[in-house]
Amino acid sequence: MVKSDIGTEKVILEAAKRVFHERGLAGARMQQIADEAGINKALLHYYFRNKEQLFKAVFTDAFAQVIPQINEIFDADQPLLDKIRTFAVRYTTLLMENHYLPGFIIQEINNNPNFAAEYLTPERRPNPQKLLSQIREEVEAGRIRPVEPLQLVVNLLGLCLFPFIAAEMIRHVTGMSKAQYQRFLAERQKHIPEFVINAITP
Amino acid sequence: MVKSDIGTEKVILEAAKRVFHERGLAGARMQQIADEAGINKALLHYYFRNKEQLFKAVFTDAFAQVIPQINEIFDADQPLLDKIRTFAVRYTTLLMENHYLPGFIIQEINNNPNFAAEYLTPERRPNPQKLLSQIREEVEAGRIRPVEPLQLVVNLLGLCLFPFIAAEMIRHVTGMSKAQYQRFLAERQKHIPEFVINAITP
DNA sequence: GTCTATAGCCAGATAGAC
DNA sequence: GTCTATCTGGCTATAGAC
Repeated sequence: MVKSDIGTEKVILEAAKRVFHERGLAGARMQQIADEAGINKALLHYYFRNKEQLFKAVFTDAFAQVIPQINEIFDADQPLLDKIRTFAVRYTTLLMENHYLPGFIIQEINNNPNFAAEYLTPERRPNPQKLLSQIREEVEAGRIRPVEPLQLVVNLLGLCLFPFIAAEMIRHVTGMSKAQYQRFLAERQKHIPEFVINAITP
Repeated sequence: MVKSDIGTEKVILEAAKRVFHERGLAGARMQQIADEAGINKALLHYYFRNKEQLFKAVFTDAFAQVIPQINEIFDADQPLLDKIRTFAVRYTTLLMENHYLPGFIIQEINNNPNFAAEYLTPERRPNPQKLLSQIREEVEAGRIRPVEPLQLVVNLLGLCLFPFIAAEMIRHVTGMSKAQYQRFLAERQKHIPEFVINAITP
């Protein structure tokens, strides 16, 4: 440990995140990661043995950014309708700051389905159990319309995530600029809860 | 044209679709496509010059499967609420028969944003104009709740597409089998229109 | 810890026989 | 039209100097 740089590892990881998020595992090039990090390829291997390990670090990080936050809201001690509002606002905000994450995660799991089991360990995985039973209770009490709880949760997730996953597509079809699209996404923070709550309120 | 096989080209294209849909452009291997087609690599190049051309054929085909169908419903002469029902049913059915398509298209556009402009030519692109103005009219007439038309269209698309794009993820988290997931998707054909119509009906 | 140079492999593409 | 054999380039990974 002559120069013992904690900095270099961090710089590499950040560069790797950018490249992997943009191009995926198969499309990423170690050379590009080195270039973005301002170092040379050999150092990548010095810090992270090989491409697979480097990817592993990036992919694990991706889940760490997202899953605890989701579960925190899922498990919060909050009435259902408030929780829906909180979820839309906080999750959208999180994604606006990490807009590549949803597409990246979904792409890698689709290309390599066993990644789901490898990375979504029992401790670290989205756990909607509490939210699901909360929905069930509200339905049974007649406070919201009868609805299959899982369908509702998938709806909420889809409404939040889809505009990030399909961003380039939607932007192209509508002709929105990046700035306009940002505004569109921000407006969804109010729109989504209103939409969902209208849908389930008797 | 000694044996003039229209069959071989078709066989190659079908094999290429399977492999590209599953692994994406960067992850696909010409060798695997040849294997799946039951022929050898050289023949791939005989029919489709190179990997890029073969991909182009597959990607173009992907849009051709989906876009005309969407536009047909978007442009149909049908009251808004009926159109929403039709869309959820027909689009979900279409995707159940081509469940790799949404993830494939979105992945390639995200990895290579200029593909959007290259493949979504003015003639062949989703065109929600008529649906958007239909929504605007219903809002202005007070027959549905005030809602930003584009938000509603994105909601409808997201509700239909998300469970296909994130299928592996959702299946893993919920522990559903493929058969169970099929049933879940089928149920959404009734669930989605009910959900959306409840959300916008005063 | 960081670099240059290079080994080794793999995948896309071509040559040429049948 | 289809095959086998081979070339070529690019990319991951390592050796070794500083």
